[in-house]
Amino acid sequence: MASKLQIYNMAGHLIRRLNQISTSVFQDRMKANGMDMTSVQFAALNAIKSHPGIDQVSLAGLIAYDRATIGGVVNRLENKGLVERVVSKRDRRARELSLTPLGTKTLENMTPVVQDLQSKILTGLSPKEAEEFLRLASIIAKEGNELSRAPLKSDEGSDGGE
Amino acid sequence: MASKLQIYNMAGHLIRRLNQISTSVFQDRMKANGMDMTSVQFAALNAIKSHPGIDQVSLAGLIAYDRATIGGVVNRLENKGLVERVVSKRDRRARELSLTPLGTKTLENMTPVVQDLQSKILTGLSPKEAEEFLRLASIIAKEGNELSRAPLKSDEGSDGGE
DNA sequence: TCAATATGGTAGCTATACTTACTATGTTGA
DNA sequence: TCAACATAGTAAGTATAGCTACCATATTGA
Repeated sequence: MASKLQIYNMAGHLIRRLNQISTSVFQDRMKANGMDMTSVQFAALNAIKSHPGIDQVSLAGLIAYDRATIGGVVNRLENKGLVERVVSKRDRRARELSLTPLGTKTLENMTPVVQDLQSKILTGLSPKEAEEFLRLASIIAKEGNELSRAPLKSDEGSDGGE
Repeated sequence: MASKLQIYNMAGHLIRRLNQISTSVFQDRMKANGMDMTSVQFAALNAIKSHPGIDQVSLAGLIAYDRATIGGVVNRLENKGLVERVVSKRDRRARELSLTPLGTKTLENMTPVVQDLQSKILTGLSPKEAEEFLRLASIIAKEGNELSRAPLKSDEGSDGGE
């Protein structure tokens, strides 16, 4: 008899489960706080805030999304009145993105909730284990960056800490 | 000045990146071996193989998917001629799933490729670190199971080792 | 037995997440 | 300068991944 394939111990399966849990925790916390936003939308808002006037392709690179995916995300943010999109004067192909006052306010309201929920995702891990998990995950994310379809293009230096 | 929010160190972001990398590695390896299957389809095939005659809701529980999602997955597997779906005699609402000979063969061909690619996902980790990562991920997946929308419903005991 | 309830599956909706193909615009080099 | 190439964004298609609502069928209890 072929021995049963243990999917449950596979990296791929576990990572998918982690992502389901992470996404679910995010949704629950948002809803509990009366907010209707996805983690993707949060990431986009956050990146636009620290890079006002950024174009969509650069935004995609900053948060590691496909440019087609970002188009839809920005659409929804624009429809909610959180983001403004204007044709760039320097390059009429590009759209310069910026937060509206409502977008800024929304991001401010979300931020503490989002920060707080991170630890909830790592349920069951001790603080030391959580730290180690994040360390290992960071290594994988960094080393595997080019393996993904939408690699992260960090903006060295200019990433205006502020 | 508000200090810049470091998304890159957040559990949610890192887990999403890991999932992108994992999915991408899976696709690449499949393609490189001339196969056109997703990781979800693999998981489904695998579960059906070890549980012939299983219904869709139980299948969803076994691999932690929403039953609506599974419906689509099974559709595609059926269209490819890999899975057979027959109305159950005991419960005419249910569909009993089983692999076709082609499905069995396909799963057999995929399995070594899928097993081999797992280590590639954890690029950059030493064997010890990879082991530790999997241990921590397992804890999160287990402890966070009920936090996800589609909790895993393991079939204690009956999970026909073999 | 038959009304109330529960359950399997699908339908239709939203939102990623990606692909290829296409349009519009920029850039560059012969 | 103008053809060749490159790039920003969108469009349309596929595949998760979930939601609510609905239909068909089972089960249960008064």
